[in-house]
Amino acid sequence: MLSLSCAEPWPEGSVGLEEEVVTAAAQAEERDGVSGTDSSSCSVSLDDSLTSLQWLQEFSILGTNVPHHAHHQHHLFGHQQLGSEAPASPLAGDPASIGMPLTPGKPTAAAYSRMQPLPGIVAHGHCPDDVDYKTNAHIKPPYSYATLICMAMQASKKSKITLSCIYKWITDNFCYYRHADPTWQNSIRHNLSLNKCFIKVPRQKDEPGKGGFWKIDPQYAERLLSGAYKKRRMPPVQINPALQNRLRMNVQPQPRGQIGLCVNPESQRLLREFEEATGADQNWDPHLAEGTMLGSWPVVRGRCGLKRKQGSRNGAAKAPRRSSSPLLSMDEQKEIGPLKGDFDWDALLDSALSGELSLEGGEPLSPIMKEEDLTVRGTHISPVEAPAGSAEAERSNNMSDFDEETFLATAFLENPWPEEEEDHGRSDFLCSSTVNLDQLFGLEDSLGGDPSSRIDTLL
DNA sequence: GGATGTTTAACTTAGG
DNA sequence: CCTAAGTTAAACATCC
Repeated sequence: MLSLSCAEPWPEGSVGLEEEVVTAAAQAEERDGVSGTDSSSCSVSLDDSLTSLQWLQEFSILGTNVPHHAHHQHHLFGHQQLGSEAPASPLAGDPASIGMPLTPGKPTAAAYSRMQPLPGIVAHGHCPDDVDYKTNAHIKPPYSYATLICMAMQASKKSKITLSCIYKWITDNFCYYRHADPTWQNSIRHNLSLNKCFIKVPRQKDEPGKGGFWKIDPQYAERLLSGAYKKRRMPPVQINPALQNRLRMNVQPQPRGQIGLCVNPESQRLLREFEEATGADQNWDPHLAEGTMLGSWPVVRGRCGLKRKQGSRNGAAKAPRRSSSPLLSMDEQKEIGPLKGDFDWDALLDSALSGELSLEGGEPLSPIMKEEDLTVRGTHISPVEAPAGSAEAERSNNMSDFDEETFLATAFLENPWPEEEEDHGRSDFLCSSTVNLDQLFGLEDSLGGDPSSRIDTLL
């Protein structure tokens, strides 16, 4: 039996599919020859390694605390970008690109969240509220690669997304990765391949372009909801080595016998501000910091301070490979043009957290789902698809407490985004979807109240 | 040749 | 201490 904590908000969110999304997705399903029930997903074994969508839970947890801007009323994927006023590229305002790094942790418009982090999250160090990752190139976003991939997939509003689009979205929305060693892309690929939550959708022969597409395996949404609630760690804050190195360029020759760094005043100031902002100074007291916004930040450490046995793994010793961001061919750049620009993840999350919760409406998706009787927008959710004893099979046999939520989430992930012409319809990439992150993000704080009691109301 | 994709391995961290 | 999850690196294959 699962018990919901305040940091496990999925079920509420999962009920929040907007009708528009459902219908659009239903139409898309008809067009989309590829479904989550293809052979690759069917044959996958539901083992525990890298299969569960626990990371999606993390996603949802973070979603409640990700920095966000003012409470604009807009749909998730970007009514705000329908306009042409979108910046040409986030790079334009990228301070790191012009050698003037933002103060790490410096509060931005996104920083002063009106939401208080959930206590449990604070305790676990999930509170990136003070950082605008879109412009802060120094602090590694506290999202796992799988989460980032999922974000990109979500943001794309497509049911499938190319690797280059994932790269693009990440670099566009997380400044850190624009300047980070491009090996993170290797990690992305590694994640896509290894993480069974992601399904590769081969490109059709008549489809131009490189590589295939990727989508989320809906089976693992099931998995997520049927028992994969475990606490997850958050990575420590990591400073962009590339930018660190840039700072080191300013380090003055060290006089003999002098201990410590001698950096130019600007760098000193930046470092000092950063330490203040992150609590990453030697006097940082976790006990004192606990419960505060700053204290909720992970301490800077780890890769920066710990030795690794593999010598070349030392970021400081390793020559920084500046990402030249040659991520996309010209065609791809054009193809996903709207993807770049001012996609505002903060706003996206804000939207998920604001009043757009279809849960408010009371009955979002469930009636439809029930009507279809295990047929999700034309795709029958068959227990056969899941190995005996799997969560899927279990769901069929014994109605768990999360049956509905599970099913809804599965339904969503079955075809989370309206499938548009993948190769031709990207002009509206990220621009017109009303897909709601409710399915992925927790909404406790915006809904308030006791989660368990709300669950009861859902059942 | 570069991008993409797969696989293996080593490693860190957090939780049980 | 063990395990799971996640990260990073690297080797290799395939495809355009």
